[in-house]
Amino acid sequence: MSSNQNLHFISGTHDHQSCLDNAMTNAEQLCKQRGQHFTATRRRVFELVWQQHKPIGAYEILENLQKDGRAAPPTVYRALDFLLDLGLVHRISSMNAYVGCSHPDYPHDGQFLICESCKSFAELDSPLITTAIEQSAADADFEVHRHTVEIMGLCPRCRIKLASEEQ
Amino acid sequence: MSSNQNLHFISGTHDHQSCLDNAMTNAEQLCKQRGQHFTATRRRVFELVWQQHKPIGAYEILENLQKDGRAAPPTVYRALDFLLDLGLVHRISSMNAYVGCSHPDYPHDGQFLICESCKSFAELDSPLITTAIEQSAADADFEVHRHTVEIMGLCPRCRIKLASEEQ
DNA sequence: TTTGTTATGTTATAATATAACGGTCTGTGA
DNA sequence: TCACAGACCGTTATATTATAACATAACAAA
Repeated sequence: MSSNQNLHFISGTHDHQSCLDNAMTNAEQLCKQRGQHFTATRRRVFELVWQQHKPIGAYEILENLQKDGRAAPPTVYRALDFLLDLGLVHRISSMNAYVGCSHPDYPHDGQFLICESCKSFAELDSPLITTAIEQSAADADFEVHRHTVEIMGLCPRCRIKLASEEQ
Repeated sequence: MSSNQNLHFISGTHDHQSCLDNAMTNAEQLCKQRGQHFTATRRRVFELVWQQHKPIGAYEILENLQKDGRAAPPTVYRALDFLLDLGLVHRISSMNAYVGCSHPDYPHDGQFLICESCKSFAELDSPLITTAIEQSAADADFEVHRHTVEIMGLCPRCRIKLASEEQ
């Protein structure tokens, strides 16, 4: 549970290398389980998405790929589609950007806290929110297939920083 | 409460002309209150957004405007920005599309049920969801500025229709 | 009338995403 | 062995969504 670095905003002591390694190992296992190929391109895109704890745009991924050689938009979008299908990344549609999924082990909808100041994010998987959504939908006689929740605001770190600048 | 046609999915008896008239009157009043001008272009865009109970894309609005004369993308986006600022329309970011707001009287976040079959939508303003979001954010020490909730699935009408086709 | 402000017109372009087609590689069954 | 099927990727072109930048119009206030 708390071993997963991405469920909350990262702290000063965050060891990103092991965070990334961990995500990579998970991804490999998941692909194997599903009989899917975690090819070099897919691995590289996955790595780029995880490189920062911030949403990254498809064309920013592309620029990075191009440092290693030729690449065109379809390369990126194909890899992203693959990763999205497996639940290894999520799309933040209000930003046209992509983030690594912190718990791809089981299917779930995306719920995100996104800091408007530093752009970092945290993924939630809140039963409270899911239940509230299901309840509200049921009241309207609506059958839910999936949902996305994008919550914009200030992360703990930026709250403190901005509060201290107020003076 | 129930006078507002858009809080739930529309029924067979829905009188769209009066629904539209109603929305238009509200919009005029809101603009007047805020000292803003409800110009011809803005009025026309607002009307187009309300014309169907479905999200409409900016370029679809544009095509309609062009039937009346020349128009270019900025015309549409400016009008949309104006209406978004006043809370008269909302943006469904997962669809790059726009919908009329059913209760623009006070500021609120967007919560939507969207039918994947017929594309109709209903706006929620569920305290249950809002509370769940605030609670979850508080747990993460996150300061919420705004949120968007987009719930995809089947509306009551399509549920029935699709269920009867199953046989 | 001049000026300031708000709104709109116009052109070009940025940013995001997909279609369509062809080539390469690899494993599999004849 | 071979050929062929399928998955993956390269490449080019283009679709779709959105904005920048600058010019003009409309109108009210000084």
